[in-house]
Order: sequence, then C-alpha cells, then structure tokens
Amino acid sequence: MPKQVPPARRNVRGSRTGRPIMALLDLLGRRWTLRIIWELRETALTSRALRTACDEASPTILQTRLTELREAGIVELTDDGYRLTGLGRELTETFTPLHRFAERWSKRAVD
Amino acid sequence: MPKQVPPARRNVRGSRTGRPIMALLDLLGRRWTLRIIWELRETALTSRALRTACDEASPTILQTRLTELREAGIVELTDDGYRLTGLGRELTETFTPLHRFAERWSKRAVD
DNA sequence: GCGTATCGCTACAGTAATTGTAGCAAGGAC
DNA sequence: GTCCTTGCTACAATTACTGTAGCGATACGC
Repeated sequence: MPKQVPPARRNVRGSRTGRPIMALLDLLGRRWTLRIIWELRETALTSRALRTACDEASPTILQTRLTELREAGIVELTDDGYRLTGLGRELTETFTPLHRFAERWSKRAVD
Repeated sequence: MPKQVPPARRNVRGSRTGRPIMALLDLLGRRWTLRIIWELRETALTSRALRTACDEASPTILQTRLTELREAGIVELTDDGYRLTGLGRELTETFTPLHRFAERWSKRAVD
C-alpha cells in the first residue's frame, strides 16, 4: 500500500543513462535523504528519534525516504531502530570532508 | 552575459540550528543541485548545454538552482558559461569517492 | 482484564516545489 | 535585414512535500 519506490537499478529520475552515479545523485538529491544519512552517521535512531533529529520533519516523507534507503541497502531497521548498513557507513565516509567543507563554505556564504 | 543579480535568499530550509552542515545538506538536497555540480565538475557549460547534460530538465528549475548555487559561491557565470568556483571545486573533491562508492553500490543494489 | 506508554507506519487534505512548453530580449555572424 | 545562440522568464499542469491525526502491534505495570 505504500507506494513502493523503485530499486536503484530501475528507471530513476534523472538517470536515463543507467550510470550508477546518476542513480545515486538522484537518490541523495531527494528531500531529507542527505539529512537522514547524516543523523544516522554515528548512532542508530528510532523513527521518532530520527524525526526529532530532523526538525520534526513530516513522518510521511521520512518514512518514504527510509523505505528508499532500505531498498538501496544503505539503511536497515534493527531492534535498536534505524541504522546505517556497511554500505551506508561507506557512504558517510564521504561526508566527513563534506563537513569540513561546510565550515569553510559558511564563512564565505554568509556575507 | 550575466544580466542581473538575483534577490538574496538567506533562509535555508531545514536549518534552524544555523549549523553550516545543515544549510549545506539542505542546499545539496534540492532537486538537480547535485547533478548540476556533477556535470560542471570538469568543464564549464552554457545554460543550454547544461540542460542537455541534465536530461533536458526544466529550465525553470535549473535556473533556480543555478541562482542558488551562484549565491552560495559554488558556481559562477563566465563568458564560457557556468562553471565551478574555487569553492565549488573543493566541493567536487568530495564527489570523487562518491563516484567510486556508486560503483560498489550499484553492484549491491541489483540484488 | 484494564490503562498507558512506545514502536513503525499510514491517511488525508492543504501547500509548496517541480515540470513542460513556450517565449522574451540581447548579442554576434552573415 | 535574417538567423543563430545566449541567459532567463511566464504560466498552467503535475508532482512532491507538509502537518495533523491516528492506526495496529507490542510491552509495560496494575
């Protein structure tokens, strides 16, 4: 009944080439996706704790994103709540430089 | 060729904490933003060439995203078209591991 | 049994974001 | 002049998202 989101391989918006990077950029470019991964980067969170961490984002869209991320093998649901899979943890490693970039960037973007 | 300076827009969705990483995740999490940065990663592109590269995405939204990215100091408009700024190039450095991740990820997403 | 929590998850209507098509004005080449 | 191309915009249609409420299941103490 939830609208099942296509697995990463199928037709992904903005990815008619089938190149994995396009599918990934599309997945990560959906609202709250990056934020969810970020919030799960060091700890598992229950769906409600995750919602709190995400500024009380709508549960509808969080659930949708979590379903997509689970299908993508980036997030899994355990007894401790949602947490990153091994793949997901690999992905967050690319976030660390992103964090440092954000600091440099903010000093310039504020002006 | 640049014609006008767009109105400033400072409020970033999903960033009530003021932490730069949140503002950045929000900016990058808008549709086509990641893709645009990706397409500009090694070459400058005119607005139309960029549109072609982005699977003929709507010029409305591309223009919106380009304006945001210019205000963020990540993209600039030159005589050669749009291209990444120094900051933007720093950002794409975090994309290289992302590319490699996408390859590994695709092999798993097939399941 | 009760009431009261929590969990993951969904319904639904209202609102905001995005799409698709068309077209503008300005500049350069012929 | 006519053709191109450039960056950019208008506008309605469609889709994505938000906000609030609430479901069924599970687990507590009573």
